[in-house]
Amino acid sequence: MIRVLLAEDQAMVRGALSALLNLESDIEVLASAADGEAAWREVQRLKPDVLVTDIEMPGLTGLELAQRIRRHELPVKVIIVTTFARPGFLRRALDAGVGGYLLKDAPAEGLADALRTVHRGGRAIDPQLALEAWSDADPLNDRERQVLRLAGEGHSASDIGSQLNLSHGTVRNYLSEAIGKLGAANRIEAYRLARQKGWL
Amino acid sequence: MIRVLLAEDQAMVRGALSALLNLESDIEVLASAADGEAAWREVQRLKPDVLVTDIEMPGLTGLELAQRIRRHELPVKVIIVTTFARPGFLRRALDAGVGGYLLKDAPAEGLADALRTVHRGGRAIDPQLALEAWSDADPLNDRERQVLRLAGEGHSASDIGSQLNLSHGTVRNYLSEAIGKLGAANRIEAYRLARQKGWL
DNA sequence: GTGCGGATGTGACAACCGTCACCCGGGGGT
DNA sequence: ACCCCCGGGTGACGGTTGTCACATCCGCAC
Repeated sequence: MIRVLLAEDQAMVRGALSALLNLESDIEVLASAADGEAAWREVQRLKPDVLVTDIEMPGLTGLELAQRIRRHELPVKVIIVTTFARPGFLRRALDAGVGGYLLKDAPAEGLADALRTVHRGGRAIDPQLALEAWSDADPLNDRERQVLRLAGEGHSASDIGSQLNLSHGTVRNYLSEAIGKLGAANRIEAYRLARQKGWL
Repeated sequence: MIRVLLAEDQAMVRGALSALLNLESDIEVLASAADGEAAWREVQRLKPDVLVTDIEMPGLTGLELAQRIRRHELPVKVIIVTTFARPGFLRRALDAGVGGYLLKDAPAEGLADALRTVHRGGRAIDPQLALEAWSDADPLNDRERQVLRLAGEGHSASDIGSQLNLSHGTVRNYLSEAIGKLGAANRIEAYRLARQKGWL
């Protein structure tokens, strides 16, 4: 019997996934959590064999959750199930030692199989995504990322400067760098590109 | 027995919802479709009692699907199940005569109940969303919407002008209007605001 | 200490953006 | 015929953005 904890913020999807997994005779969904912090508490309390988690959740993301489990050396395998086919996310997930990374686009039947594979100590990584993951790396450094994120939210250069204790000129330099590295025409396009790759 | 067709682009969620609904003894999921066009074909072929559909799907959106069903006067009730708590979406859905509008944030148990309610001819609208829906209306006109959408994708004023056969000056006038109406500081913020309200 | 590299600033320039006042032409009302 | 509104355009203004060359400072290797 594989003991599973489910973390997913959208209640309807959470309930549906739980129903799906409970159809399997060798899988038991112990509990489910609606956000990262709750999931962390349940992980410690229930010590499940496998945690199935979304990435985007309020509070603590699935990636941070995986990192935390690794840091505490808990014997809990992690499977990420997410909408986002962003190479950067997969990379970070692998760095955090997750056992599986599946897309919500993938067929539902695969989830139970992936769960069994990971429980046995194997890995279940979405194949087409695995290819892209090592193709192009994030060219941005920390400053460029911060600045680009704020710019994408509609802040002006001076605005960003005061938030980060930088001069507005420096902010524009970083933005210019980022735009150049991404081959974009302006900050808006750069933001969209970076976001789509999972780099922000 | 309520005969249901399910339309949802994310395979895993589709499978999970299907499993969830099939647990109910009075509900039968006839088939499921991965995009709007496929859903439309299945609606015609199977004549389900109720169509449960997402909004954001490749090809044809759930809203367009609902409109099409209404236009053809098919005896198929529609329930929208979506991530997006955007008042504008609910408004359009109601205009298209849908029977239900639920958020994926809502508890999964509610789905079957909503299905029964709608099948009986009732309505199942997410309550807190229903309030917001009539609160503030979209202040943008068509031109402003088009222009703002393109601007949000990173196009410059002249760029947009040539796409819409307008002068770049006029484009800037429209953008200025839109920014003003939305109380934003620049096009980026205006885009984000409009998008978040479901107005674009 | 010298030298190098990274992080941050500065100043200048051209292009672009946001705003405003105003112009034009074509429908509708009346 | 008259007026007025509406979609679209113009031109000018000041501010912002994107780019680049150059300056400064600090830490670290040698």
